[in-house]
Amino acid sequence: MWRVLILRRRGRGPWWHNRFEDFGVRVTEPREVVMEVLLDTEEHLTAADIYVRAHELNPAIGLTTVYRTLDILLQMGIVQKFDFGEGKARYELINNSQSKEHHHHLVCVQCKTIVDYYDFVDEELEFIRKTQDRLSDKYRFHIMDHVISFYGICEKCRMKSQE
Amino acid sequence: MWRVLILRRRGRGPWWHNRFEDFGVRVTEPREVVMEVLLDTEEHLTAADIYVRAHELNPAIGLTTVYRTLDILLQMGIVQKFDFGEGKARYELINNSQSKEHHHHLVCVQCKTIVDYYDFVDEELEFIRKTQDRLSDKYRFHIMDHVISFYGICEKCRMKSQE
DNA sequence: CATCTAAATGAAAATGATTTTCATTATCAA
DNA sequence: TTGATAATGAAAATCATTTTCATTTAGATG
Ligand SMILES: [Mn+2]
Ligand SMILES: [Mn+2]
Ligand SMILES: [Zn+2]
Ligand SMILES: [Zn+2]
Repeated sequence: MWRVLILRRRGRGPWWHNRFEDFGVRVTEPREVVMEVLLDTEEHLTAADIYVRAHELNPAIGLTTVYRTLDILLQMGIVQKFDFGEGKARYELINNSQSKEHHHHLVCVQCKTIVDYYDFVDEELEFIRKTQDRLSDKYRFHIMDHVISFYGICEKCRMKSQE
Repeated sequence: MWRVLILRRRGRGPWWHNRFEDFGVRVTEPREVVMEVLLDTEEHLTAADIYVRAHELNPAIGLTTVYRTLDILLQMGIVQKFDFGEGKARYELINNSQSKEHHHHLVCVQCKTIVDYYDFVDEELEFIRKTQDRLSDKYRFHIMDHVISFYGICEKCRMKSQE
């Protein structure tokens, strides 16, 4: 009898079901849909973007629930929230089992295109580690995260503006 | 007669008066006050913060004008706008004649304290230069700026939470 | 399966930052 | 001094996000 239960609760379903359970929240339809949207994209979506796509999959979903779900995912460390200075936040999955590891961004200030880059060179990793140590020590901060973004103009926009 | 005028327009007055003139906007009382507030602080103020302080110096000033002035200063490259994920922007002067050169930030996620750090080590400058070159080349971006921020918990907050 | 309780939901209202509108005022070249 | 134009402030509008609250759902229990 309890064997069936255990199978259901631990074995079956996508990896993140367990994360929800461990975090003490339920796996519900709206939450599944939000995860589905996030898993299905490479983009950096706003809450409204996610709402629109979730809505297509299940029109019952409300924007409020999207916000609430994103907040939970954030607390669980499943998504990362970014602020590129547009007045609204953008979200993307953090390393789920495959793909999407920690990375940095390249932002076009004109068309707002956002490029992920993962291909750190040794020097970059070294830089981050050293700087972090140095700052932790000097300013007595317990550093947990960092954001590195480069801002510029993408090729497409450069072409357009000089035509 | 015209000598007096020329003295007034180029010689006298703070450095940024010329910047305004070159940019084709007037130097007005509200704008002077906003600059005064910015010059007088080491903090990273929100528009509302600036409004409150400006208001003390001259109660006639409106919040709208603070926003408008900040926008002009931004376009002129006199202030830098930051988004630390609080849902509101913060502003600070960029290298005016003295002090405040390009720097990076250390943010306490708990109490929102923001520490500037300028003391880059050679490796850090080297890192930025190299990374920028590499990314410009690979992704064909014309990179103009970057933001590097570390997030963590400051000592004060660490003490508090473990008491 | 039926029942119960806490968790989750969606709609609508509230909030808060920023922007827009518009009628009035200040600036400055002529 | 005057006239054209830029700048201003108050109020309204906008837009992202949060809160409130009445209703629905999940899932444990019997
Ligand atoms: Mn990304
Ligand atoms: Mn700073
Ligand atoms: Zn672009
Ligand atoms: Zn702190």
